[in-house]
Amino acid sequence: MAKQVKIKDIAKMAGVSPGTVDRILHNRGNVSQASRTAVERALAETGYRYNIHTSAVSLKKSYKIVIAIPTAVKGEYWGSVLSGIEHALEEYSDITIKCEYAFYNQFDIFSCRNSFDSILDMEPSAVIIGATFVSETILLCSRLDSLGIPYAFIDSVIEGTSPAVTYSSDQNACGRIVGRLLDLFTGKDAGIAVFGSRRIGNERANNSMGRMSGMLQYFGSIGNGREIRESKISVADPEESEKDIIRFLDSNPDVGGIAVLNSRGYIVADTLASHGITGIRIISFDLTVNNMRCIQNGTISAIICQRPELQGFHAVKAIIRTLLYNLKEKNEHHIMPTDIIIKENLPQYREIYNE
Amino acid sequence: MAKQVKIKDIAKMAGVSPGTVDRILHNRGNVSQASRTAVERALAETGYRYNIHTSAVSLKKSYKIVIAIPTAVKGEYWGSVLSGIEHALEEYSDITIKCEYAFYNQFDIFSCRNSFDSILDMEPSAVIIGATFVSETILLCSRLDSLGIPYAFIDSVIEGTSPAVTYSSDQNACGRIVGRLLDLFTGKDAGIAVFGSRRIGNERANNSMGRMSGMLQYFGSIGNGREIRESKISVADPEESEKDIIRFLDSNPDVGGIAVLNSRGYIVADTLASHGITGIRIISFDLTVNNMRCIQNGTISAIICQRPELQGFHAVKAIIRTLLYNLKEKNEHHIMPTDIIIKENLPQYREIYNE
DNA sequence: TCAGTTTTCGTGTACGTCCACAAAAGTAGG
DNA sequence: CCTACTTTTGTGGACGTACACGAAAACTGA
Repeated sequence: MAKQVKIKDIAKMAGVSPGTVDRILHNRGNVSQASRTAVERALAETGYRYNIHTSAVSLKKSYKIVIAIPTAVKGEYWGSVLSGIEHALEEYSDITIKCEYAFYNQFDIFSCRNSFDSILDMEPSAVIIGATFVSETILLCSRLDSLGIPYAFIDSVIEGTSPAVTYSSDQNACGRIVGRLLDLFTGKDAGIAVFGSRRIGNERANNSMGRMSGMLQYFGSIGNGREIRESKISVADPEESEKDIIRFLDSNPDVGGIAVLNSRGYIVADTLASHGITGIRIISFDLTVNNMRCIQNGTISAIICQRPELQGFHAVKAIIRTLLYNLKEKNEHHIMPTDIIIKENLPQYREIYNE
Repeated sequence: MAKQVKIKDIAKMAGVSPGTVDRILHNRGNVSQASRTAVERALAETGYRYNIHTSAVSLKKSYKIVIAIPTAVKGEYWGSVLSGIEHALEEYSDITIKCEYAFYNQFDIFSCRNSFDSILDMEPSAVIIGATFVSETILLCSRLDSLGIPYAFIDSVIEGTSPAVTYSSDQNACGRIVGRLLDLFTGKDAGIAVFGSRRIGNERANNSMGRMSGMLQYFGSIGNGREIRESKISVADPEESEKDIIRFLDSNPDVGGIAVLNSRGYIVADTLASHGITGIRIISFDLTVNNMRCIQNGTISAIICQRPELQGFHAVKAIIRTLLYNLKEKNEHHIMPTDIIIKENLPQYREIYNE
């Protein structure tokens, strides 16, 4: 509880007026080098920090944050992200922050381009990006960079950009978690299957690949000679995927555990259930409504979840802090924890993730 | 982003002066019934809310929060709680909040009495209580109630009190989680052992009992005829506990999984390791340094953790909100999620829980 | 050196609330 | 109806920062 150092104090120490200190704090320019160094030393010595409250009181400017993420469906991944974003905005309801959305279809590159093109017209103070398409994102970021508009990444990292902050999760670790859990869940002689996405080229699939390598890495490292069999399931066509699954299991009868490296675990679970196949442990990703249902009825053993809610929440808070304090904290990268969810702790997480 | 309604607006609507509105908002009394009803209607109509910033700016009063919890050791349970508390206080560094601590020895009822007796002398604005001894806590709370001092519970609930807010976790669910995990981790024919605390009468032990009933409930519900064998381990005497453990396993050779319902899982793990016993899955509670070590080296399969950090964090934030907004949100009870931690997601959680 | 120009600096007001103090209204007793 | 007292109400200054505006200083070129 050190006593608050005020702008006046800094001004006195540096032998200038409060106005000059203010100019330096806000990079408003028109300050001589002499004053600047004097003030900056005083600032550093005292460890001055804005009083956020008085600052907010007199702040004239109102910020506009643009949220550029894939279309958010309640109960799905990006829906949770969005609910975290809205939650964070509520916390700052006492300062004027406008918020606009630039949703895009994560499976349609043209929709992404359209959406990203419109962002600059919105004149944002900051942008929060849930990236899917690499080169489109890089283009957007370089434009933002040249305008000095800070941006934050949620869920994924795009190389060749300089976000103020990134919130994502460690997909490789996710894969290793799945590996260990399946290893623990199944007998030594059971085979392990991995179902990935058929679709490639978008970010979710990249996530899926990171998970895959993590999982293979796990089974490689323990060296107990487990057979890992890969397969793809089609996202587009439910009937086709059902046939795929049954065909796969027919030709691999020893499989005791299945990892579904995207959020479609419920498709596999439902298929097994409808064919009366039991005794196979399934692990999948994301707390979607369908996956929750399967956790409830026991057809999915565990769900791996990466806190989309918190990612959105923290990204907004961080970007607002960047704006308020005029920070240049470049490329701060936060890895969200990976939650393991089973039937028994589902209710508690449900409260956090949804609503 | 509705336009801010100001005190002046309310005053105009109710036909009184801003001072009168302020008096009503802060229960400062000396207001006629007529003004009160007029103002309260205007308040309700507009849905007026403080502007927290300007409020904080002009607030003369400084709050003092007293933290009454068991002695916090860094890296242990209450140490994490404390670090969450300190973290929350940092977020409010712009308003003057003093903080005093009233630590007590959770195994010594006299130390608790001494500590609790000293709290009122500190003239707290609010108290945060980590309760261990029931009747002492009830006494403290009734005194606080009569003085109108709000208090929050962390970690446990004491019946017969009216806290402003409670942050705890669902011990029964924890027990069921342990049950399911051990069930998944071990073959059908393996026996399951439960190690509880020998010590009783304090809250941790109560937690331990809640976990026990949850675990038995799980195995009762699935009805696969698992043998559950209970034992106690002595906390006080390491050598004695080591002997206990070996003796127990000698007479129960079929045991394939052990649940340690307190934070002492590392004792069991170390004992097995030093006797060259492998193949037994151990699950324990709390991310202490010793337990983390055992997760790392593979002797403990999973740790159940109840976010002590977050409990402390949220309790402080909630109690400060109560003070700032003068709220009377009685008995709001938040259940923290229960995290399942294995070797692969340990690093991510470590970042959250410690530091 | 001096007028004109640009850069740098200081002053003063506004923000919405809290709260102290003074003013006004109400009450009771004579 | 007046005084003494209590209750109720209005007013104005303070909080620390942001920012506009105008003053002062520094620089420019002749």
